[in-house]
Amino acid sequence: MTKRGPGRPSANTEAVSPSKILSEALAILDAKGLEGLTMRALAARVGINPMTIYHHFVDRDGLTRALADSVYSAVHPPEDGDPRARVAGLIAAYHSEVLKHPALTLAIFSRPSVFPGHARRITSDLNKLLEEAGLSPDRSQLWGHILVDYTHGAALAVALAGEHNLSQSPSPNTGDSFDDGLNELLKAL
Amino acid sequence: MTKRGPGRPSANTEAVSPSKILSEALAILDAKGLEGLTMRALAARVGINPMTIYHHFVDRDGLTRALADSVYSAVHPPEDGDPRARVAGLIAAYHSEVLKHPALTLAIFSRPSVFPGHARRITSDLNKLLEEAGLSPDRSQLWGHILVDYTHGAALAVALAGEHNLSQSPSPNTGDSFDDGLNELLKAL
DNA sequence: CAAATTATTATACGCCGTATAATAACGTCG
DNA sequence: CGACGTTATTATACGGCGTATAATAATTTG
Repeated sequence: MTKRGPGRPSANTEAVSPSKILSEALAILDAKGLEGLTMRALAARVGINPMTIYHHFVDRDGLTRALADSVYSAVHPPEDGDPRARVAGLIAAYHSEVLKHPALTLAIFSRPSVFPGHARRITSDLNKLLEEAGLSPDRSQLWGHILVDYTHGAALAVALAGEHNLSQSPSPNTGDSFDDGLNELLKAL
Repeated sequence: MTKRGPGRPSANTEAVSPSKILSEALAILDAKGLEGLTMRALAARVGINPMTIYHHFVDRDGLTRALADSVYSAVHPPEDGDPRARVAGLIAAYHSEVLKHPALTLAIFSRPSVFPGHARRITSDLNKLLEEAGLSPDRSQLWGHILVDYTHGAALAVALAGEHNLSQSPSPNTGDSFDDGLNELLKAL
């Protein structure tokens, strides 16, 4: 691989796509944690100049936002089932993505500008589902907050534990204890 | 104030105490958020050389740990009252400190090495209280996790909102909605 | 085919945390 | 009381970070 100077690449060489950058960024995040994901490290891994990333994303926060979008855009409530089961399904889907990428969770939570987007949508989905389940608007909002806050708190615990021992075997009970708590909450709902 | 060169300060000049450094650090955190708290900015505010901080704290994480300790060491369950009320009191005390220093919450949550200390103690206090309230050990642990995770999730929401608009008027409903959720959870307990 | 646009790289700036070393006052002990 | 080790501080410097600015070369457009 000969070194390339500055200038637009010729058309036959395949382009550096944003999605390639995102997937490599996620790989670094999963492997090395939040501190391992630097613009320079990402560029090196993709094989491009650090500044090229800025052509596709406004800045580091923009990159993280895009990363969060790409991961959480798949989180939706199941289409069938009784409303209560759909609530459980939505939270479970959300939590499942969190478990897959603990360091991404930490990145989202530690950067104020990254957080709101996906959390707002999921909260609003949840509120709608709770109303469909027969709760009053007030109680839907109350329980929406309870469930989302509980999920975020649990996610945080997982993310922090994960950062502490990257590349060690994951603690085997995180998923179960979350589900137990969620079931208990749904009973009270 | 004449500039001082290197060397130990004379005895009549009052010492730079760790607690002074901590209180100024907390002031910066409250005023400028997590990103405003740098070793250099803190040193400038205290009026000392950045490296002097390292005489009192091992590194930036150590400083943050000490900060968290100084704030959260006052969080304990009330000594009287029925066990359920003491649970509520402990969680409320914890949450109250969180509300006072949103950026500290964020600092704790984003640094894996800072988090565990105070959270573990509070969780263990909580578990004991729940057993005193008559719950089985299993259910005490389950509800301990639920309550702590809920509190952390809610704290996170406050912290992130606070970082977004530092020095603006705080959102007036954060405290109430937390208490509403907590009451609902305690009913189900 | 010239000019504008676009995708990339090169260089550099100002921060950051902190390692290392120098310095000056203090405490100890003969 | 003086030598000397200890302690609290400052000075300097290093490597890494995000990213502003500018140069460069291929493509697209008129």
